[in-house]
Amino acid sequence: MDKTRPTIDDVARLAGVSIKTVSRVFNKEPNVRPATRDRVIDAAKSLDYQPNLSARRLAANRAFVIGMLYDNPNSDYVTEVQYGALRACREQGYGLLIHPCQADSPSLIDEVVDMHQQSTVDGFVVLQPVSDLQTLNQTFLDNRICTVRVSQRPCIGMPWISVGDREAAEDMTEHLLSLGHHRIGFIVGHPDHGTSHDRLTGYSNALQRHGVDFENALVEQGFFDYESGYRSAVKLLSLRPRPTAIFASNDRMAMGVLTAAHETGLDVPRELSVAGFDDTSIARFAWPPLTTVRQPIAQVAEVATETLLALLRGGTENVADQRLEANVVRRASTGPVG
Amino acid sequence: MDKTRPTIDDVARLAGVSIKTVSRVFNKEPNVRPATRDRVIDAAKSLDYQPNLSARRLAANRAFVIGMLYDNPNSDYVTEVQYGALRACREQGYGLLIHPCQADSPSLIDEVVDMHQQSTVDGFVVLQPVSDLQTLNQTFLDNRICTVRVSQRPCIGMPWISVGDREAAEDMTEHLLSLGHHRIGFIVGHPDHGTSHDRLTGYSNALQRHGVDFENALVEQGFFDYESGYRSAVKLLSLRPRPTAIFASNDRMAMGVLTAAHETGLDVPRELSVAGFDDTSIARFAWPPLTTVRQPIAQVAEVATETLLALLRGGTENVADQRLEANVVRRASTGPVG
DNA sequence: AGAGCGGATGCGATCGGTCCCAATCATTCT
DNA sequence: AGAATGATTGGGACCGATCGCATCCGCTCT
Repeated sequence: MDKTRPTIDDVARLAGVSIKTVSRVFNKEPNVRPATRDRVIDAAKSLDYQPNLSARRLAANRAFVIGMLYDNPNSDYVTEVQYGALRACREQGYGLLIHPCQADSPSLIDEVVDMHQQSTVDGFVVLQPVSDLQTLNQTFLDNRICTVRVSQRPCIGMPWISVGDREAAEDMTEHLLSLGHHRIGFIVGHPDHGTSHDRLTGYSNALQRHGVDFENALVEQGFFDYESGYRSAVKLLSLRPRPTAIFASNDRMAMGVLTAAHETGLDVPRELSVAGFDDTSIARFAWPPLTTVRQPIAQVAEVATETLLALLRGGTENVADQRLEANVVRRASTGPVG
Repeated sequence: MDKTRPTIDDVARLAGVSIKTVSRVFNKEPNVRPATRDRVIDAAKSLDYQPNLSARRLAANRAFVIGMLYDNPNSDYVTEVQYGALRACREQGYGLLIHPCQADSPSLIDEVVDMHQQSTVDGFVVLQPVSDLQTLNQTFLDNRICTVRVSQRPCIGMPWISVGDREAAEDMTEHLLSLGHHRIGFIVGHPDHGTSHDRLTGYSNALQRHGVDFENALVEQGFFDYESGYRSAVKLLSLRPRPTAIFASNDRMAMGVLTAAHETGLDVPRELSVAGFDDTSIARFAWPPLTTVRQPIAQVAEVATETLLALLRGGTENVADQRLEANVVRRASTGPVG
């Protein structure tokens, strides 16, 4: 038996048309008579024909694969992003090549350019904080590499997708205020992440709107990790009067806050309310379960990927920046002032 | 300025050889005179030449990409596996295409076969529990798709990489026994996962070796999720006399146990020791931090990937099954009987 | 010196598509 | 009716490598 796969020639022969027409049908190009189209489709189906990807790649000089660039230690975030991107990719028959990296790696730029030159990928979806690297972004522009950024800050020349971090931080702060908290500690995220600043702004905006003074002593600098959350909480909890709530800029730091509270013998939420940001899996399984902010991560990735695919298709029309909303998820770690 | 990339022809011309020789050099084939080789390499370097992947793919009928197949809700596991696989891939210039899926999806087999037929991937690394699907494995064998399985059970005809789950479960049980625990509750993992059985065996082996009776009432069936861990713990904690320790087959269920303990007002570890399995990030941030088992996940993936690449290269020699060790990580959730 | 031999090298076909451009053909307009 | 128009379709070059096979060359052996 003949195990070789059918080629476009086989289909063309069977359908009684030229390979060019078959190609047209498979690429959904216009100007093919419906009857012809059907004949081709039938022929292809009866032969179980599938176009050879490698050949298409070579001829069309496209990879039909997009790269995803990130440097994120949070695996929940990463897998969710991958999931969303894959959803968009599969719909259009594209592949997803992941490229975790170190934002401060000197070889990053070369790697990225190589991937594109080698036609390993057609373009990139870039996640924070990599998406905020100036030189990298400039490289994309210089080399005309199609790129969509997920970030809080724009970069002229390429589309960006953002999340309403600031608004969500405002909402969370208002949630705490509405529970009667006035002295709300805040732990800032890593200074290199754009989001950190946005979340702090949200916190301070909400205070201001509700006529609560912003107090420097209540704001601690963290680095998005458990330890800095813990250390910051210890400092905040030593203040007198003690804050009745602490809002950490991410869940990991919030977990550090919980630990500090437990060690201090404080009951959460009776004596201290704790809020996080990101709604990672640790938030659900924390004790008590953590009130936090849920970002539409998968959706962000899906939108970003769709935007990139539209960009690759050349339709500069449908390529718009977008902003998605994040929402407060109320769980047991926040409660009324006791 | 001419922006087109140099091709193999350019290199051949500059080096004064045929393209075939250039090809030989780049594929590290033997029988090229060192002087010639150097000339080619110099020429390539001065032109900044890089072989066109698409062209290689088409001509060689290989994708230079491997697929990674998994259905795992645990993002820590997934990202670590990806990391390990990428390490192996990068070394050999291969790409990694991730393919999360649902183990019970009826279209899975078609998808996988298509990916291979389309030359989207050259082979697969398959993770648990997908690697335990009989029909899928048979499909790989029937279609001669190079595959390496990560699993606890062998499947003749393809290499497999396993982790010493049973031994680690034994070690953990012995750890608890050595702390003076005799009534140790055990929560079994999802019945469809091969690992579940191994971990249970490890538990029972350790008991037996230390002359402790295996008690059916102390063993609950779970499903690897938080809720089933919680429910099982509630049952176990209602036993009289109460078990002084509970060993859950994964961290998520152990988190459920912690919640149940907190709700019951039991102090961990003074009144109840709790142990998990997997060392996911939630284990570190739990309160108290969870004693668990750390598997060399990234290494497993790296070894599996290297094995697959060796298999693809045709060297059936270096392709051996391997077994790696997992270790107990002692944290604060386990302690001496109070 | 001629045969034998293995390493080094090149020719040309091939992989399976895409895409520019020309050819064909049915309609519609003047 | 003849020409113009636009939709359909096909011819054939081309993308940039790999690979089987033939060729060439320098040595050793007899």
